[in-house]
Amino acid sequence: MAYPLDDPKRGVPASPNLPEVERRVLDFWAEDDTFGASVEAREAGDRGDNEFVFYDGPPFANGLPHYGHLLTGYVKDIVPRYQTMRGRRVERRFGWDTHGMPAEVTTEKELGLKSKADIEEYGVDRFNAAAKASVLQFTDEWVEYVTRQARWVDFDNDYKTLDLDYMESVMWAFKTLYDKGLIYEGYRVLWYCWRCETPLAATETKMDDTYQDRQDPAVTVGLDVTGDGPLAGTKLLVWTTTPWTLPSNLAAAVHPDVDYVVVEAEGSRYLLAEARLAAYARELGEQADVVSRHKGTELIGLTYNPPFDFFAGRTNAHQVLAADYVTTEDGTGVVHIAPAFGEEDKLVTDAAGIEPVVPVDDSGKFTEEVPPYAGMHVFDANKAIIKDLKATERLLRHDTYNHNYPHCWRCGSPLIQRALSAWFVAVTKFRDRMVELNRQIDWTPAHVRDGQFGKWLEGARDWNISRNRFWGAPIPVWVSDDPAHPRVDVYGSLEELERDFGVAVTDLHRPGIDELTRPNPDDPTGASTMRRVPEVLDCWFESGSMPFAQVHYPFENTDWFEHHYPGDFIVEYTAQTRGWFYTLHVLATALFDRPAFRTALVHGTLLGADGAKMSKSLKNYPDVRTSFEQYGSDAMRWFLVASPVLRGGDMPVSETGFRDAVRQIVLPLWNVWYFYTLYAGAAGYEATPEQARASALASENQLDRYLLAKTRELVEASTEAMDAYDLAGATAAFRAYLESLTNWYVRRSRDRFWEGDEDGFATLAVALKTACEVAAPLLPLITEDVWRGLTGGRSVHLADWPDPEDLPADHELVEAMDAVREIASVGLFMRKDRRLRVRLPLASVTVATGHAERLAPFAELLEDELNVKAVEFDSDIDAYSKSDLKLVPRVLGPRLGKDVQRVIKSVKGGDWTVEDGTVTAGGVELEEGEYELTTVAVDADHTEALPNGAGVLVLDTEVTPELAAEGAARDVVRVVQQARKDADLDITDRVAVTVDAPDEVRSAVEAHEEFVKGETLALELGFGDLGEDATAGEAGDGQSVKAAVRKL
RNA sequence: GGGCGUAUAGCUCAGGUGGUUAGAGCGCAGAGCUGAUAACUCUGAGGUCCCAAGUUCGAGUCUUGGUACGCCCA
Repeated sequence: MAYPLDDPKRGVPASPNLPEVERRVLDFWAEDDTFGASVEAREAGDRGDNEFVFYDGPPFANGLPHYGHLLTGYVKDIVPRYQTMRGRRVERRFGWDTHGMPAEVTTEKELGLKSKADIEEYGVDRFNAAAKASVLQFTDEWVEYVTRQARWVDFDNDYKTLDLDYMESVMWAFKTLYDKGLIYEGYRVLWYCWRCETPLAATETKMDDTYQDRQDPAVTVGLDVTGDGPLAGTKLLVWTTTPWTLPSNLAAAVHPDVDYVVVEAEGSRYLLAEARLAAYARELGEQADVVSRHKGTELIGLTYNPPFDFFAGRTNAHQVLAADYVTTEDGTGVVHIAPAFGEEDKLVTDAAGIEPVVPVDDSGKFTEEVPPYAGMHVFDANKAIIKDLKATERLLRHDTYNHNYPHCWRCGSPLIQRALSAWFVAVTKFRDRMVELNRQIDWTPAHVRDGQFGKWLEGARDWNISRNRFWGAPIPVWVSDDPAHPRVDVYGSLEELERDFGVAVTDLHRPGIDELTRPNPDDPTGASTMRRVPEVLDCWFESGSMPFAQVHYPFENTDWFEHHYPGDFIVEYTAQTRGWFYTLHVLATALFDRPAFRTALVHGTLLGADGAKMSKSLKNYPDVRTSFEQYGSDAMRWFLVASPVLRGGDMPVSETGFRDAVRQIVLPLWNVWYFYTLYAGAAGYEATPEQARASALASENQLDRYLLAKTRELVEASTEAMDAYDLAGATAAFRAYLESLTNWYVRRSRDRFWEGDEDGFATLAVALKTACEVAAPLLPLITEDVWRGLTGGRSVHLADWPDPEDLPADHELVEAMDAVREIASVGLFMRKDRRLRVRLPLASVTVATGHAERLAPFAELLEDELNVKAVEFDSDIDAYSKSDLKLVPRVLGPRLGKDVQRVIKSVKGGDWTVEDGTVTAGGVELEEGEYELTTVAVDADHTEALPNGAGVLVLDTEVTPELAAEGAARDVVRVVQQARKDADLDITDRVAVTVDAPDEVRSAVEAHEEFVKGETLALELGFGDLGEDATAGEAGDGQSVKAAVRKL
């Protein structure tokens, strides 16, 4: 193996087509199975203790990937690549989330079905078959995208939540929780989608897009107080934005501590909270006539006539109850209670012994219990109900209310709350343990642990895991169909099913599973039958089961699972704190009493280029495929990962971002490589990586040593950042390094490379190789191409992460070089300021600095950079400067206290002296450390101060005729070089040059003929008149020059 | 209404434990340099560090109270 192994025939183009380079690498990986090799190359270790366990959250592939998926995918790729290079074995299995409402809704649309009844009529078996096909239809395209983004993940050995093994593990989890007493069936009020005809989990109402603004009618209704008390006949004012719940009214609630008033208006008396009186000025008058005042507690137990008669006379109903959740923010301070349609309502009525009534069917339509509205959808019934209230003179006010209202996360219908029977995980029973175990998890950003996630855990409620649907894992519960002979069987394995039902089960999906029935063993008559309950599981229960279900635990791989749980790392976006992060944590706590993962990275949301949410219809973001083809995957990866989105913030995705990544990162890296091949190739330089390293370490060149030390610092910084999962920090370190590499080392080393300096080639090779290794996780494609070309090795991703100890530590040199760059900066500024162009050589520059000795080795470098004949160092700063006093308030402040401000002012006003080494300012003697004496240039014409009081720079600005002539000659060289370029010559072509210039310039060129010829590879140099075609330029004091070249 | 987060240049963001003259990249303008670069170098314009009060000798930084935006909960 030898540098450079890049095939000369292929060439390393100066301006590569990056997507083409990427495709070449992807093709190589596919052919070579580099991914497989990268996993296999690392030992699992004893009981997997050398494994890095990564959990891939299963995406739901019912559409194509967007930037959010890509971002998560990039992180899911970067961390494992890094860990692999660090020597860990990182298995990566892709997973597919396949069950649940998203699949069903899509399938309904595809089949043109509109309701559950339609599905049943169509046939559950056919429907589920269609759902299965639908959910897998995008998998090919997902594979294509994920592959194109250079994400290494095993698709062949993937898992799907619809696999029999996976479903059996989920069934085991259900049974285990049931046996632990953590699952129960309950009658509760839940958010309910009347279109999908199923309740939703709290989680599902908290996903993106569920809360949307909605305008609803708001009615204020008067309810007549009954009985013979002093308030009899008073109208109790209640307010609601769901008039359709009024027929089901069973109570009213007040807050015990709120002050209520009875007011009289237009002959009627009304009761409401005093704080709400002003809001009803229109109906009750500006200065309402207050008849009496009552604390909430005094009102409790009052009875009233319900707004409708349907449920009049029910036990304990239609009385005033106390409820702490009543507010006086809006409404009347008296709350209408319909227990079947409000979670809090039901808690209050349960306590008062009031049975709920549910006159609404599964599809959201009124039942025969309320005849006038029977068959009407509840939202449609609002209008009729309001009209009837008006007719019975119960309606005080009717207006509208805009609020944020939850909608079904998949079909978009507005949800309602409705009481129904459902299965729950008793999360509240182990909530405290969840909070404790959360403390063992490292979150990035850190505030998520106690903030968004921690708070959500503290407020966790029992989790509704049943869906009255079709496509999902069945709830494995069989119950007797005769209440006279009750029996409940819960199953946790296929074997148990086979034992009881006598058939081998090969598919757990409905409807097959529902056909498993058997006589009730507890029924001596033999008439009753055990039948499965109709519900399927919430698909979040399944994705939360992923760590064990993907390996069919506990039926297989029990030992493996024991040593791969918790996982080391997961990453998702913030909304998953109520989604996947949460369900993983719930099941981990309940089943295993440990966290499911050790480190979680939570990223923010990607926005469209305009800063608004990405929107397909608005097309406010660049097309994914186009971006791949235009900028490449590495640029996209860099842009996304370097951004604040990984710290939890939101970030717009724009083409500009990708383009900047190409320009600032990918191309500069490529160009270093191009530069290397160009010159090492031209010089015929060859060395093995080991030889190169040996030469590089032996190089005495300051720039080489600097670059190696700098490279070591890059390795150290990158390692630290990657270990902390600070991917943005790693990109920042690399970016800064790249800047030093390209804009200082390479730029300053051009002449050496031109001359074929082998130490330089060796050093650049070592630096480039190391840089590729460090950047390999962040730019996997481009670094692969460069690294392979450079080393002839198989893959950078099979390489070990570089060891900083292999490179020399020399922070002093790095600092000295930084000082040299400062000096160069100041020098160039002085040239600009004095209008002395850089191409014009000057006699000398003197650097007066305390670090003269340390900087002396860089004299030649500075001569070159500043184009001066001599750089001299002088440690006698005073000869060129005077002192300036700078206070250190951090030290001085504590001693002087208030007086420090006066001293500061004095110093600014020049009131300070130095005598015998004692500094006095504003009459105060300063002590060591309370001040710094810095330098200011004395001779402003020729001198500038270096930053931070490091010294001064003195420039000899005298332009002698000799210097002017040399400058003019260099100007001509520049014009000739441009002419070479215009003629499209190779850098090594020898030429004959003709120059057309005024006499003054001509004699300058003649005086420096050898120099001009050498610089331009001219074997012949002549003068003469040139036409329009010649390359034109300026030389010397703005004189026109033309040049032409002829290849020899 | 409560919680979490954010607020610094036109844009995207840095700015341990308070220290007086607030930085970077991009963008913009000017100049320089260039046979690796889609570049680079130097310079410039551009700031009420969201507002207010407080603590302090001193606040972008700490405290309190607001405001705005985002997310979450109710």
